Amino acid sequence: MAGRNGRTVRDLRRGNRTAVLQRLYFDGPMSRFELAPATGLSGGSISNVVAELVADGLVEEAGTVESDGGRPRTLLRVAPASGHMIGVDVGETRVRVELFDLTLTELARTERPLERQGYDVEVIVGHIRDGIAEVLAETDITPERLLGVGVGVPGIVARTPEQGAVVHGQTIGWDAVPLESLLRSTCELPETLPYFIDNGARTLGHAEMWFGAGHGAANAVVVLFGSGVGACLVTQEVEQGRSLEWGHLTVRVRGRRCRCGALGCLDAYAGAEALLDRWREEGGRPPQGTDEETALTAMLAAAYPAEGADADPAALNVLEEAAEYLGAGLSDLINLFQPERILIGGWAGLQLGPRILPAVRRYAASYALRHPAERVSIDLGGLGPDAVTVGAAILPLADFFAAGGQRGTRGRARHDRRA
Amino acid sequence: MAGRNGRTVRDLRRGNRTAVLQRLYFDGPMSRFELAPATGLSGGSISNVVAELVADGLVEEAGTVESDGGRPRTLLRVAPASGHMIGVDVGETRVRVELFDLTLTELARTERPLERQGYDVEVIVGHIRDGIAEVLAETDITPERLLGVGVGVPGIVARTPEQGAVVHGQTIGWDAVPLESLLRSTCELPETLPYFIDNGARTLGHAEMWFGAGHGAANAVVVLFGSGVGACLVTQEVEQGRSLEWGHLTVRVRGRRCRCGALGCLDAYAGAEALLDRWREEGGRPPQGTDEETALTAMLAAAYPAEGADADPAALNVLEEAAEYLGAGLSDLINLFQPERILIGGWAGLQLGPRILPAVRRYAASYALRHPAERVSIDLGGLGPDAVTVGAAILPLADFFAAGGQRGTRGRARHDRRA
DNA sequence: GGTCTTAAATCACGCCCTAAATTAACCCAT
DNA sequence: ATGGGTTAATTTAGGGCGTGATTTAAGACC
Repeated sequence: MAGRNGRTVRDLRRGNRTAVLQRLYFDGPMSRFELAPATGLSGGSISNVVAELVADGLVEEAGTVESDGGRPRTLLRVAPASGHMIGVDVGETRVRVELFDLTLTELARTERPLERQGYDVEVIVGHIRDGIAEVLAETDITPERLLGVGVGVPGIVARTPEQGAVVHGQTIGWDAVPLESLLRSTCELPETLPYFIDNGARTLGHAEMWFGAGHGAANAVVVLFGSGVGACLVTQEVEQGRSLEWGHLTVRVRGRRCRCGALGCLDAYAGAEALLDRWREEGGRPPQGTDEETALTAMLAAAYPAEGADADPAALNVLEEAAEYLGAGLSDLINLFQPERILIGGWAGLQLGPRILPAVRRYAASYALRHPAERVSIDLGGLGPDAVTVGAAILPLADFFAAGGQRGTRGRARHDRRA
Repeated sequence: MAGRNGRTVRDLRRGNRTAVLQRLYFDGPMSRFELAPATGLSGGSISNVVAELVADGLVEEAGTVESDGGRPRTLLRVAPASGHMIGVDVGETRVRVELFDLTLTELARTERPLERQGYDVEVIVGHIRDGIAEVLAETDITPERLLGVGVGVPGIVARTPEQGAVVHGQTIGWDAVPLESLLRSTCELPETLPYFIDNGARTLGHAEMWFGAGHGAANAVVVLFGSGVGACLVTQEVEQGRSLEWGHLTVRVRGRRCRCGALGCLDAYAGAEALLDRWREEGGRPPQGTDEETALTAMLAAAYPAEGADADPAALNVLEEAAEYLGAGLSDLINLFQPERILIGGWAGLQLGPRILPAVRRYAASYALRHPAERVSIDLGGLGPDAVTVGAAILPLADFFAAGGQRGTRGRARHDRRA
């Protein structure tokens, strides 16, 4: 029950580099003078640490601030080009690869569609390899400049000492897929390059927390509402975040059969796939041969038609019921985690949100305990459906910061703390 | 998103004191020589740190070990009398106060029964004050020697800057009770004495983790199954533990009304109170005028009578169904947290456990996702129904260790990280 | 008693952070 | 333009810390 904490005086320096980098990153250009109270360090140490970071090329000057008598403060910022990250979103219908600079500015993106139910591992690994090669070629960035590759996937990600990240995606038929070692052997990238493979909801969560509607909160639950539903709990420290197999919480003992095999999972009532299934069962007729997104749009239009037209009672009923199930599912998270905010993202969530959010809020409040329910806000995410890649790219970046901006000395150990 | 990590070189020393203390505490008497690799420190530093701890009276020599040539190793241990803790269990039917020495050896205990439904705050605070005075008097220990008072309560514990710990116990009618400030003003203890108020399930969890069936696991979920049900997630670091309002997860949308007001909570199907209610509804006749514990024993006897007698089908049915709901409820925790172990404690759990555990395991496996379900074990706790006080006493002890064995410099901040 | 073995203490060294003292950079009034 | 006034950044003691090598302590064995 010990766990080494930072043994030598050198670790102090690493921690202080991290603190300076983070402050500079989030609170914009800043002078050394402001940095001191912000990080809790003395002016002397700030000078010292900043000099080191500038020498390393991680921090650069960014002009000075007007002074009315007295030496002007010189502003500092993290150098955007001192490192790059790749973010990959292995989604339900496509694999998207994006390349970012340190400030999470998108430099290139590429997307490869997946065939329906086409969760073939080989194909996806191929897509990722090709995608990475493409964005690197497009921007003329050498792999050596990369801080790492972040990948968001559906399902549970476990870590083994031998194979690294292993994906257990029960709903997509992935059983113990050693994605990390597959990527390592397939992509022609430097051997030391770290891969960060994590649940897609969790990467989305980081993105919302750093740049979206979660910014400023001490913690939040971010829901990825797409074909199925997932969620994650995020806090200000990236390492603390936890992905939650929310979709497979039991909301109705002996209820509907879920695609995971169990009875009464939330996923069987609330994901886009489940909604369309239920609509069909109730006599609804989604358009044939289109993708889920189009079908869901049609369902929404049927339930809430334009002025004058009649609403489809089946669609309306299914959506209303889904709101109740979502509310009940959220109440579980509210009771367990007492988050400040709940943010709903994912293409289906963003599409349905404006319609069903009030009902979801109502049901969540009625199913949850009063104290935590009073303190939580439930809203849509602020980043659009493409944020999973951003979140994936945050993983290597956060690790880079945690290492004090030193490449190579990575501690993946931090991430192994599940549960 | 920074958070200071340990700014000055002095924090290093504190961390190393913590490491040495913890190793010595858990891995028994140990020589300086063994301590070095165990803590990752050099021999020189061990000598140095140990000398300091001995000077502080926290560590003492404990004999030497035989040598076959060479200087014999002198063993060291944490001095049991260098500090004491009080653990309080505010339970459903009584308030229990116990006094422990540093090794969690019980020095004195006292118990005060509560009247049925008697959750009057004043009364309970009085019981705690009297109980503390009693155990201190009995052992002649002055309050100055206390490291702190730990209190396990039902419900959610929040922390406010002004009032300290505030308890929201919806099922016992406590709405924002500022228990910490009430205790501070009521008990005549030193002003600086820290109080650690936490959910009872969480304190039980720590006890199981340190001394019970959770020992050695990286993490575990501990269930407190009494009149109602609660749970907590515990890890090796005390600060990381989290209490979970498990009893109010929704396991059946639009299901039975729970005493918290919502529909379909697990608590409405699985706590001892709910079991007895349901038995009554199905025509069972629990003994009148007895306490819940006796009634539950009767129910169990009715469902599983001695050889030859006929089983009460109603009782049997209710218990069987409860096993399914418990299994489903556990599956939620399995999916969310992927714990290594689940331990069921609390008086009702320990009583019912031997009968229903196999069914609970079966249902949990069928409702949970395959990967985490394969990795979890579900067992009874190892500590008996009285462990809540032990766990409560662990809270000040863990804090003392985290502060490197220095009184006064407490950082309650660590505990404020909810969610 | 001398030698070997092993544990613990001591010491020189390099590093780190703080606080105080300097130096740098700029404004303004004379 | 020049010297005082201000404020920012750097430099300089001063005190701590952990490491790794070296010494000292303590016992066993011959």
